[in-house]
Amino acid sequence: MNERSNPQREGSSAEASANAIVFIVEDDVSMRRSLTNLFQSVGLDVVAFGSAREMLQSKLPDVVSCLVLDVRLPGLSGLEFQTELAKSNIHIPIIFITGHGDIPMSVRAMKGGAVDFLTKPFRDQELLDAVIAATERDRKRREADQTVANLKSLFETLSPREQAVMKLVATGLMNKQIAAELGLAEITVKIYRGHVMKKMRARSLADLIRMTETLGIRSNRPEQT
Amino acid sequence: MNERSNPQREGSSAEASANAIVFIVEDDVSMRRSLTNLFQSVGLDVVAFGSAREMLQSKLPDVVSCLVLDVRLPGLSGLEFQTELAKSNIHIPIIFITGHGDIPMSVRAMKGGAVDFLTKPFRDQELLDAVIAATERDRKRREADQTVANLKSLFETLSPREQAVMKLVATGLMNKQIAAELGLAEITVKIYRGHVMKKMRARSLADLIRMTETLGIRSNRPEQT
DNA sequence: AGAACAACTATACCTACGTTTGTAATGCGC
DNA sequence: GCGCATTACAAACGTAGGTATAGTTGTTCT
Repeated sequence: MNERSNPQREGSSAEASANAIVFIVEDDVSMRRSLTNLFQSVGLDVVAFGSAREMLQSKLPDVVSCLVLDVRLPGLSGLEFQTELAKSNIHIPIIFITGHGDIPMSVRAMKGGAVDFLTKPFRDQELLDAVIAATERDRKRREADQTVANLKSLFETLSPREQAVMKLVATGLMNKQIAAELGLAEITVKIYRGHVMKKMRARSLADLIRMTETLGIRSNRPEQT
Repeated sequence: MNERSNPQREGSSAEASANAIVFIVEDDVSMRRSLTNLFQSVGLDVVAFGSAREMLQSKLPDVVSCLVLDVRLPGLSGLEFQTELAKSNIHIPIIFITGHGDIPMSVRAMKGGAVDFLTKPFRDQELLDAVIAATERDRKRREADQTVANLKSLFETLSPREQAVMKLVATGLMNKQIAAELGLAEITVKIYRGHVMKKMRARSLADLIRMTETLGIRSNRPEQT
């Protein structure tokens, strides 16, 4: 029951989101088809499902995307699905649509991080605006995640001792203090520190410190900030 | 039309929010009174108003607080008030309550950063939970703001030249590069750099770098991170 | 005019950082 | 057993960072 778009795109206001995929989970066939057409008409790729289960079973491609989700669904409800996705660490931005919603539902959805919550009938442009906002959010999140992942993989190329030295460097200790802390000679710390700089591709200490910040690396801080 | 509580507090589940003020903007007198009683009964201080204008005209004390706001109000509506507060850079967390709300209202409120959006009738505990969440959010925001403000005031004790040196140190340049950049002798940079460390109360370079991060100080970065 | 302060530099000296070269023990996988 | 990564240290050397002392110039306040 998937309607995969042909990967054509026709520009228009969705240009910034070109290559983005819009997932649709909507049990009503005619609604699903009209949503699909709407998104394809502005050059977005579409993958549509009839239920939450179907989407969970399919393998989600790792590209910028968002999810247009009906609240009322057979099986798992839209709100339950949102919770499930969060539990599974799937952070796709969600736009809810519904014909029979109420305020507590919309509040729960928004508290859960939804981008928008639209009630039928809505104007096409409203939904498109929400989708553009959602894909933009996803793009930014992916960018940030990528940065952290890159740093993390660099960090993991460090030997345990090198990682330990990096942590203590990040807290602002001098080489001799690090040596004392780890029961090493100062010269050894210097050498490991050099390895850290090379392997982390840090051009300066300032650079390295910022890396530890984005990695969330800090030991017992003898600093205040 | 203000009902100020006596500063008694009776513990209970609101203990973590002791000393917090709950602002109420609600035109219905009996509702306002019952809300006031509810919050006072758990030891919260209360300041109540009958309209948005009244609250805007009063001087808001600089303490942890939140706002319980009726959506339907004479004059400025609750949602408009939320927008106004944001424009005025007043970041008090808002809990909306309403008897005649709809989904678009609640979505707009939540998009605007509201903590919750409750429909009458609601259980007392629901509102209290929301108030506790809201004051906690305010406490954290204030804490973060305070940190930045402290650093900013330290930074402003630096002479223009010292500030410039600090910026370039933060980007990871060596003293001689900084000197070239600013048209100074290296020795001068060293001395200003020493001043920077003392005046900013930084115990190490790592410490100083982190300060520049929370201050958002960076020049043209010849670094990547 | 004189005091006070900022910006700026020089000489001298010391400490901290970093790299190179070389040595050596340990443990792991094939 | 052989190769390899890891851990560890030493000697030697060069660079970078940091401070103290002392002095110049210019502005501003009184």
